Amino acid sequence: MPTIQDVARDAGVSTATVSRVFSAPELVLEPTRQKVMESVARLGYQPNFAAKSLRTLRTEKILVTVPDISNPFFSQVIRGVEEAAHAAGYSVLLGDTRHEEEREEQYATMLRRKEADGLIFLGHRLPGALAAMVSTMGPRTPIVNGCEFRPDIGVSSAHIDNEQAAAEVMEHLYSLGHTHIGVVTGPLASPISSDRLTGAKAAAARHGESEALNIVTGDFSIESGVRETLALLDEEVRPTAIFCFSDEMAMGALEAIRRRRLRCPQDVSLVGFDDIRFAQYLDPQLTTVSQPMDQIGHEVVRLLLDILSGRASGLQHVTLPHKLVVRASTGPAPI
Amino acid sequence: MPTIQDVARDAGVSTATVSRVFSAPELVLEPTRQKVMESVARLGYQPNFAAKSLRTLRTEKILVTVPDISNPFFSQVIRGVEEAAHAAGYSVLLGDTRHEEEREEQYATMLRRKEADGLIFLGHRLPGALAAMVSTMGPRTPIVNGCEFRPDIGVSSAHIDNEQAAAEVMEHLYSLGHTHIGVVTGPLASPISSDRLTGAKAAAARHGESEALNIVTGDFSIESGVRETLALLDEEVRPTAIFCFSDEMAMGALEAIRRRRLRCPQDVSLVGFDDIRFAQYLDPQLTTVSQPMDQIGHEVVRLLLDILSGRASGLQHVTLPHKLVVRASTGPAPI
DNA sequence: TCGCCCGATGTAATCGAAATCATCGATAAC
DNA sequence: GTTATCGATGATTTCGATTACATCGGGCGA
Repeated sequence: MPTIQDVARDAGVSTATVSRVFSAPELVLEPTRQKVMESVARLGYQPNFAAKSLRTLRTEKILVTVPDISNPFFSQVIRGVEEAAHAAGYSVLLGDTRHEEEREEQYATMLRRKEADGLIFLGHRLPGALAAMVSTMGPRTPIVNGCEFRPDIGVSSAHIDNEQAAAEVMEHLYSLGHTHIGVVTGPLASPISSDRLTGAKAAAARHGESEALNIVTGDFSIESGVRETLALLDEEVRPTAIFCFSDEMAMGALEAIRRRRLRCPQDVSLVGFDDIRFAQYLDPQLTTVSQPMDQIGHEVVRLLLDILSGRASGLQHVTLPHKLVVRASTGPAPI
Repeated sequence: MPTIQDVARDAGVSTATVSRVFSAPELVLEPTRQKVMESVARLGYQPNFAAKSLRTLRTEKILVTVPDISNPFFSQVIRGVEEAAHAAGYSVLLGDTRHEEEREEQYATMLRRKEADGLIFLGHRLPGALAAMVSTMGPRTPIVNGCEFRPDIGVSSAHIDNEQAAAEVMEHLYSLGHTHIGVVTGPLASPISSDRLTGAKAAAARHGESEALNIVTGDFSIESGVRETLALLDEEVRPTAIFCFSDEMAMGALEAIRRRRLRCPQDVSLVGFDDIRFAQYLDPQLTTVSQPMDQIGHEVVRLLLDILSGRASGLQHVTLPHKLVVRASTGPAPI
């Protein structure tokens, strides 16, 4: 692999000139530029990335950690992140943390080693290895949180209003005449679940149905959707509607409903969350809350780039619009 | 951020010793090591990655390009890749090429710039920017192809026997008495589709049903599954079974079948391909070909690491086991 | 005409860690 | 007792590009 020295020698110029041809072509005379470009082409020169990075202290890489890449919701967000990053000349370092704190920490140290210019984390924990960084650098720490919103950890974020969205779901169900509603949450350690639960409870309270709210806890997996929904359906007073905090769990819920030989929505209405691509192809088509995954991806990248370029002034918590998409899985409560 | 110099000064040793503490601790006396580690902890030192990389010419990164990260099949393979890479101390640089050749080329140059030690590409094209690399370095080129198999491009690969798998699907359908079978392929430019088509045609020929095979071309998307299946169902002689080359297209096919007020499998049997996590939660549960996505991911990483470590001797084309999973979406042909 | 400035290019320091080579004291071999 | 050897550590070069600073010739204003 030829170096900048080889090119300089071949073109009969200094390395500085070669470097300028790439980073500031307007400073170099056209004939000189031509000569250099010819040598570059002839030798097949490509600037060595590590050398450049060492000198500039920049990597043009964004580290993105995600609890589970095989989750369609996250992979869609990642797609948006990749798209926005690529458009800005950055590439994406992917870390699948499998919900494990240890892996989150491991990836966090990559930031400290300057293997990436910034971190976007889609989980709900700020790795301990970075807490110090945040407290010394403040809002200029190149870390952004996506999907989740925690006002206390001191990093900017982009997310929807989970509390409001969950409330809307409940309102929808109440408007259909449902009173006994089952809720399958995700792990309550994450705001994404606890906020939604707060919203759901608030709506129930408004309707005086707090007692009729049956809350069980899943883990966002299809299997937990099956399991927890079966539990709900086997209660003494069977809920007439079930609200799952993810579409995957709702898929599991559909399976559970079938297993109990019930019909959706005639016997049990069902609502998911996320509006993953598959939601509208389920049978029945799933009523769910649409999250702007692509946009969340774009937004977290924008937030991060603002910080990296010094444009950012303070913390920003961007709330993106969600939308309740009513499809065929919800209907009037049975009499 | 403290450098190795700072640590050396703080610990009262040379930078060489500090470096050795990390890369060859057995060469350094225990008390010295202790002293250094204390300074490291006190200063919060982390070796700068770019500097290390420049000196060693290694990045400990694997670049993975994928046609579409939001496709559950690919995201599952990526998960396997990430897992294996992480276990071997490598991290994953993700490139979503969106099936676009230009993006594939862009990511390819990252390899030439030494932004990654190796490339795993899950598409079917070897980027032109790397062809020269392959022809000069031969089987020691750090590039591996996953999911697809092209004997001509000169890189190792891991994949299933697509031809055989497709033949098995057809045999299954013929054994159920189906004769008129519709096939929804993917883009035929990729071996993943053409090989399957070859297998399907061969099986049809064996059964003397070549004429009764109705082949349409999709693009692996749900929407194309809907569209192409509608076309098949509207043919004069309606096929009694449909074989889609991906589970996503099969999801679309289910939708198409519902739209035409037909029942699956009573009126039309349906087979998908991949066995993504959702296949068994569709209604009816989908008969499909199970691909070992995790294993493919692990295997391509292994192949790449073998090359990077010099262990690899020649090209390897690893065929991993697939399995026809018969579920509820296939049944006897209607009379 | 003299000196200043500017545009184009070259020289050389620099980024931070790894690795080669040098050093030094102590031990072992002869 | 002298020297080869070895283990632990230090001094210095090196990786390849960027960039601050130096240089040099020519144009232009006073």
